[in-house]
Amino acid sequence: MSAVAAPLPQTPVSMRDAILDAAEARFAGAGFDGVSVREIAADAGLKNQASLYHHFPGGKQAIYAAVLARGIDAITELVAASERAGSLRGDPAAASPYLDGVFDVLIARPHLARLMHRAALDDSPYARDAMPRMLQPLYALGVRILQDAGGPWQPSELPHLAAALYHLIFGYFADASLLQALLPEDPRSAPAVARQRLFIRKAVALLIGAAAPVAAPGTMLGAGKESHRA
Amino acid sequence: MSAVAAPLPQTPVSMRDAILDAAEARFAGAGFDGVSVREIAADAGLKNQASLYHHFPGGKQAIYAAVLARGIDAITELVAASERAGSLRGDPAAASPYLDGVFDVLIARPHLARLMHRAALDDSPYARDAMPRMLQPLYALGVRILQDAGGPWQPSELPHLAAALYHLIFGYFADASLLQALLPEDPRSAPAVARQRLFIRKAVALLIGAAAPVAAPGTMLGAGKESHRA
DNA sequence: TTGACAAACAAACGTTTGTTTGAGTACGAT
DNA sequence: ATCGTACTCAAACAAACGTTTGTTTGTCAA
Repeated sequence: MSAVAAPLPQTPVSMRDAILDAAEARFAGAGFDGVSVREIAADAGLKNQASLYHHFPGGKQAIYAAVLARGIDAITELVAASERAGSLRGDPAAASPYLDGVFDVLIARPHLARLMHRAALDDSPYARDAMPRMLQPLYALGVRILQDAGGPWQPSELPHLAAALYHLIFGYFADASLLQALLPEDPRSAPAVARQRLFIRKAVALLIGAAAPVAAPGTMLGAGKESHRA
Repeated sequence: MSAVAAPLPQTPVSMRDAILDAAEARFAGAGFDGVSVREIAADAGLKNQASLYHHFPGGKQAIYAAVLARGIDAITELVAASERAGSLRGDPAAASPYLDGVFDVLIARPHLARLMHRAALDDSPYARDAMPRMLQPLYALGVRILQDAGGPWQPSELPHLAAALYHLIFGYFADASLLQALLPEDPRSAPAVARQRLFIRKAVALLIGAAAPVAAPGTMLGAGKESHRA
């Protein structure tokens, strides 16, 4: 689909990437304090944790910072690319490029949503000042896009709307392993993800004020997999 | 407002409650692995961490379990009380009692949202099987309420809607300390909370189909329930 | 006073943590 | 061959971790 959302290479090209991949999975699953550098080293294929300090002299915190920056940049550049393509310019019904792009990247990199959700909850001295700095461009971008969309919201409500959309889209993937135990179906399975994609489209259309999404012929809402009948 | 949402007593009546209060604040702020039993003991007024094991022989994990159960039960009983009062019975526009009740309890206990958000992300062997067990009643309750409300959603979409509403309502308070650095205003201040309360009311009204403020009269989305395949 | 019990204390347990040191290996350039 | 660089490794470090042990204090009943 979208060539922008490039998944991680199955085989990391460098040891630095292998370390970042291993750290991303571990940090997303257990958080900064729940991961030991020995685990990261072992997952990356190193037999000794001391080798990590050659690639990241800053130690564990530097690895964490690099993982976070890489993940947030991926999302930010994706949204920025959709905006440069001219999506959602005064037309609230055309939010699909943004949603599909984010969806694709969250599916391709299954640890990203949980990693960012965790980092948002963190209040360590480092995350407290690094997270806002890394998220500022993405946040400003989102508010500007919602501003141009022209929904039924006042300017003072746009920050609330931006935060709500973030929680709406990322929350499903971040809490997938918990939802798996609550729902009758694995939320990461193909049909569940497809259903969530349609759900988000409808929910976002309702929220940002797409007056009649199904009125326009060929739009995404009416023609889903739900029309499948035996 | 709602007398149901009773805040924690300012002065804990027992040492056990003092430990739980201290642990709730610490666990919400730094997570299970980011908190030491020495910190909890000190915050609870104990000069020695060994005293914790007298009140909680199960150690750190038992304290964590008790904190989680207390928090989840508070939310569950609140929603159950609203349901017994007969709110939202076939009338999607009457969701305010639920929203205001949850809002009041999340304001009165500022660590609850972050604590639950963190626990949802956890995948330790304990949380992996305890969280679903503790959340099952609340989840079933939420889905049943949404079912009775009769919104524009199909039954297969109700789990997605329930999860979305949870993320929508709890996410704002859970990420408050991050939003504080991104927004021009403290999200926990009185005007910001009031604005968020109105925002959530409007958003929920849009999502569960309360009179469809901008939608054309004809139930564009809700038409596809049974009569769709006529 | 005596016995009993809950509660808080000090000290130490063994383990794991992040990090550092120094020696060793592979390899292209000189 | 020899140097220099990039990289990995084993071993060890101090600090912090959760937990246990043994003792002391306070309190109520007999």
